[in-house]
Amino acid sequence: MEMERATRQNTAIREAIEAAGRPLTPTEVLDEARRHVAALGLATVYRNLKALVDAGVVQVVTLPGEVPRYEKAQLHHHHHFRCDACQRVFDVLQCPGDLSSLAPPGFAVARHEITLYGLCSDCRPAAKTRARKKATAQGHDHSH
Amino acid sequence: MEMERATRQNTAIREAIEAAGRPLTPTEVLDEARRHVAALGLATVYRNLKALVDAGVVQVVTLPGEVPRYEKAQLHHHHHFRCDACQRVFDVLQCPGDLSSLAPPGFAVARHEITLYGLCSDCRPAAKTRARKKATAQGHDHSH
DNA sequence: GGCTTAATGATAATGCATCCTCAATATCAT
DNA sequence: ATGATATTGAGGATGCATTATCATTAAGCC
Repeated sequence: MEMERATRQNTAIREAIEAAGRPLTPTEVLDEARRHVAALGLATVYRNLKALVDAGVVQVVTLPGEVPRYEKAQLHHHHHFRCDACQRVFDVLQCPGDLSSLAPPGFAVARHEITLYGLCSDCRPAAKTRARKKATAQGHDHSH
Repeated sequence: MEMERATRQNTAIREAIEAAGRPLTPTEVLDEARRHVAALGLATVYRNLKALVDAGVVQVVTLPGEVPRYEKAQLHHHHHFRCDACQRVFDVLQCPGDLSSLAPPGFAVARHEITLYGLCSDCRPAAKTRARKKATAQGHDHSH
């Protein structure tokens, strides 16, 4: 169950995640990895994602009301930003630090999750010649 | 579609949410409301939750990887705390304020969500005579 | 107290993400 | 190259939350 053979799809999936530099949904992983292995199937993506998580190479990122995303395992504590326009999720390196004081008295805070929402740098310059760029970001990419 | 008749189940559901003082899952709402209307059905809970949200009386709270919860509509911006032991979610009145600075340069932050995790005041005093209290919180309540 | 009809409750049906099945394929030690 | 077997791919099967169906019940106006 731990992927003991190196396959083309195996590497395509791992590299898609590592190259993205941001958390990807299973479908996004599929789209990216298919650039290298066109016939890749979704089941294979799920199988490998699970194996990669078990192996500690990849970690899960869960945002409110969304499907789990996967990103290269990070050491450092960090948060995420979700673009309201292109729906992509990006890493946020900084963290406000200890938030224990926010909790009601008597509550013990062990950890926290912060999600920022807004427009990413690609989508912020509202309508420009970027209409195409946004479509690209959503998975209609035709480049190689 | 907007609940034009006042029914027993209607009020039982609304009062369950208002009395809770914290976000409840549809199932939690069902359990609570059944204290007043024993034969209440889950479908009725969903129907009324939708109507209450449309009416602006109740608002949805979505935490990472969890089913939507419902709480009395709040005016003020606030966050949530989820107990790792009893799984209940509580309101967190305070907020660290503007988190725009955390985002990568070029990103526009419009809003943010913070979720705290840990032990609530009921569950914090580890094993005590509270084993029963925790079970109660999870929906095995037999009281009236 | 009747009547009209919205609301309920039990259950079946949906929608969706994820997982399983199994024949076909590809990896890699030999 | 060959064989033993891990992996894949397509599509079906699952699990679960939410919604639709429809006969039955009950608001609330007369």
